[in-house]
Amino acid sequence: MAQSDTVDRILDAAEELFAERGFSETSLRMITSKAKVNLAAVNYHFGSKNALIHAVFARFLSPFSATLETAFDNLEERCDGQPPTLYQTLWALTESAVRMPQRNDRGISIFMRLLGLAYTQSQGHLRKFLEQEYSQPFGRFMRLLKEATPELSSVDRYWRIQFMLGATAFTMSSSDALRDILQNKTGIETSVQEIAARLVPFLAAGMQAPDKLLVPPPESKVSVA
Amino acid sequence: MAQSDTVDRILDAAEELFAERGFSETSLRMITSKAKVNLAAVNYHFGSKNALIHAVFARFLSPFSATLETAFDNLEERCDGQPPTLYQTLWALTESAVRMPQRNDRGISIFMRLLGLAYTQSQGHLRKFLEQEYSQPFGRFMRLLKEATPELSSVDRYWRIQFMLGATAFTMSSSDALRDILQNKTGIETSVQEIAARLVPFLAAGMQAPDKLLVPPPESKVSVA
DNA sequence: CTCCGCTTCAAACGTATGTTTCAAACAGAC
DNA sequence: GTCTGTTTGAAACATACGTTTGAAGCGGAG
Repeated sequence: MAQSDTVDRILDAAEELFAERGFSETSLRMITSKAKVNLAAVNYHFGSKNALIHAVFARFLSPFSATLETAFDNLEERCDGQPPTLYQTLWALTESAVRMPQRNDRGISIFMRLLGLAYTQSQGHLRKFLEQEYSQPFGRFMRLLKEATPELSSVDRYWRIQFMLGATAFTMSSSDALRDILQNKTGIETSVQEIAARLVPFLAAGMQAPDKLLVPPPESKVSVA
Repeated sequence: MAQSDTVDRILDAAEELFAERGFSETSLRMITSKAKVNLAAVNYHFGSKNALIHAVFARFLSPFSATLETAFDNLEERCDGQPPTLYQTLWALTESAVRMPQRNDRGISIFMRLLGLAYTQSQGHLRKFLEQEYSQPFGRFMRLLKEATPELSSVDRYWRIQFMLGATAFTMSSSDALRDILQNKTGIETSVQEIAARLVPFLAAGMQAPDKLLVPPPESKVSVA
């Protein structure tokens, strides 16, 4: 075992446990016993628990970041000059996420769940790490969104982007649980790809909704469609 | 201090700390030192940390639950017989949340943030507690949503409700931070009411979006409006 | 005043955590 | 085979946690 697969075994176990239990709720002892390595191995190879968390994210986020950049490249090339539509931009993002080569079949779920946790759990060190490592693709995505929705004021766009992020992060961070609930209620199996296929139209429609109301709807029933 | 305000001081401190740091990341010692009470007071008055978490939720969820029920009562009465529209239903919910009497000006943010955390952090005991204590208003809201969107399949509706919950919980849970960012960038002040006024059209539009796509959009640019 | 139930307090308990230590095991170069 | 740098191993470390203990303090009733 040349460059010692200990590192990978730790990353695999950590990834899985973090995804299903969160960061604070996952101890190094859980990780090392699942990975069947010695407890001290984590601190030897990574330095600290926080550094391990960063390594887990870097392992899947770096390839994803690269995939995303080329997806955006292709998209902009196909549109030569014209800015891509909102729908195309959102789709390029989800496609890149869904098409990522996975280590196993739960790969995408874990990927999504970790992203959701990163956004949700207010681990300061993690947010800082992600911001300074992956600001470029994020900034590019924001620029594409802006060009795809020129009709929105920047304030409207700002809030609606937050709404999109929220819907996505939240859904994906509990996608496993939500799929299980649906499975129990209706017997229907759902893939992450299908969730994404449902999410994109929802986001695009919300993003392009008519202007915000400044007053509550009147007493009488009003149609909104 | 008749019935000892210790209980309330603990609840106030716990509420605030839970909202800004999460449950596992908030220790009883942080809470008791912020509340300026003895460490043992928590276990004396509440029994355990988990019971304290439940009490924090019960304190704001029970009045909210009542407010919401009457809001739904009024709405259904006004519509006599006809099911309320999606827009009206969503508005009744946000109105109830926004109009709740608050202990202080950050009340709504804390309220939303806690709901978001409850949804996100996989604290099994909390989910169980909320389900068996507040299933009625939740179920009623779901029923109203169902009647307001008869054109949706139940599976579509299920997922879109999750998307709505995500956008709402996420945005509201970080509404403080998001408002500050916008304030710094543009100098614009934003009230929670305004955020809600922007959120409702977004949600309604997403909820009523055209069907999910089962295939990626074609190479050529497609319009989505 | 004395008593009694309720509340507070300082201290300790047992357990779990992240991290460190240092000796043993190992692998490849000479 | 021997040496050398790297990796593993069992054990301990210091710290933080939730919880428990038992004594002290308190306020109203008799």
